[in-house]
Amino acid sequence: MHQAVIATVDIVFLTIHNGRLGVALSKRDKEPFQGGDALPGGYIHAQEDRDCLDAAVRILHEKTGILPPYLEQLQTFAGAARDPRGWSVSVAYFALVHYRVIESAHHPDVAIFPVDALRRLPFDHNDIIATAVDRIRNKAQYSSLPCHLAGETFTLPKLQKVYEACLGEALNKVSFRRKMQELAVLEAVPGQMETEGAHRPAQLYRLKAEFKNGLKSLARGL
Amino acid sequence: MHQAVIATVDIVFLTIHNGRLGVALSKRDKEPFQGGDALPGGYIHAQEDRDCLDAAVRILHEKTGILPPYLEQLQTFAGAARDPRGWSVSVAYFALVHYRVIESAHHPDVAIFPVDALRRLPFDHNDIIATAVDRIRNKAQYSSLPCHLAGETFTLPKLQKVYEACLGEALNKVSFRRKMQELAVLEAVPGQMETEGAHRPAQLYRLKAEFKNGLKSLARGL
DNA sequence: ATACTTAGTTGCATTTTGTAACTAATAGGC
DNA sequence: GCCTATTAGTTACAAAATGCAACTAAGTAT
Repeated sequence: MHQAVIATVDIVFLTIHNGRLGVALSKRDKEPFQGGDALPGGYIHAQEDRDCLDAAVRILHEKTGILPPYLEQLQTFAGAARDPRGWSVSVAYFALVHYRVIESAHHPDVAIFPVDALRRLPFDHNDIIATAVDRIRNKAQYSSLPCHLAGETFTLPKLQKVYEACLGEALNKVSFRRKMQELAVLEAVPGQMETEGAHRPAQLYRLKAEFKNGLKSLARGL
Repeated sequence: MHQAVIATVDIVFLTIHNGRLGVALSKRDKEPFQGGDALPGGYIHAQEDRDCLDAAVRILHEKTGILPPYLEQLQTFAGAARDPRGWSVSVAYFALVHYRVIESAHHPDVAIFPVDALRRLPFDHNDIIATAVDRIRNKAQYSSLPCHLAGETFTLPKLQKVYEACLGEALNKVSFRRKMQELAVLEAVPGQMETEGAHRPAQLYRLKAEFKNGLKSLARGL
């Protein structure tokens, strides 16, 4: 088949670190750019299904040891200029996870970098990351997407800080809570409060199960 | 290279026909599904660049004779079930054009079908079209995307009907005009009015040049 | 001239959004 | 125990955006 091409998956693995949106990069174990920080990526196997979700889950797990709670297709990048080995096509995904999940995996070759101060990365990875950041910033304006960055349970003030980190601007407390109310994706964890410091404790919330799109369904076969 | 895969492009070519959102399908000239109506599609050539835009422009031109005024990447579909020949990956695009452009190309193998009453199509083309329709319906709520369905010049009442066809619901005249005003993507064609019937003529508008994303830049090399 | 039809605007009621000021609940210092 | 500091969560109200009905405008047909 002369039309066959090299197809890869690259994953923009986003998290909130030190109050800023960050991307988890892994050290490349092969040439080109061996040893450089880059997006976790790999070849698509022709038996993997559900678009390239299966490949994305497998590759992210291989490179970081993490089964992502949230994974969504971003965009497909193709061209001759993106890889020194020649023309290639890459289906990019983005994953969202709470910082603690990356931390507790303590994979030696994975590190987090703030997305707004990235140095020049291999291939077209700066472009891919910029596209992912645009997407999440845009969706943060009207959707519950950033909730996946806040962990299993969280308080509303914590969640607001996550949204603020995504959007890069301060939000009004009342407006934010009204918006969350109307999105109707959260449920209070019964009785559970978070007490942290010398002040009124806050109610813990979690995503309702039907909005989780989680690890269980994504990770089948691993 | 055992990782090489078959990669294609499929294009959801949308237009407004008889006041409804329609998709232009072309008769397949090869097996499988020879003679059936399907999305215009074809193999990606490994020298084509700008993601798969070049391939999308070439393929749409081959199958319909049209250089699309507007083309945007939709999503990538992959899996074993979508093609009887086995696993494949397809980068889907959607194109928007005014009905007259398709009509005046009078390509014998191209026909327009309303998107909300499609019969079962080959491959996963029903899924791809549904995804495109979702995307345009969503973008019609806040963006100028449907303007590309309205032709070179159009009146505001005509444009409103295009938006209504996309969204599938009637819109308020004043609100619609306010929204268009604030999007600030239109300019009046100086002096030009459309007189059509026994009533007050309407002002003609067009997209400002910077929002066209047009044929000139897309069609290089054809 | 008058009636009819669609284009486009104006004024106002309704709804949504943003803000400040309030109350609530905790820990810690004295 | 009681006051203070601090953050959580609510309330009341002002400001802005949206939706609607009624208006004026400009043409053709009779």
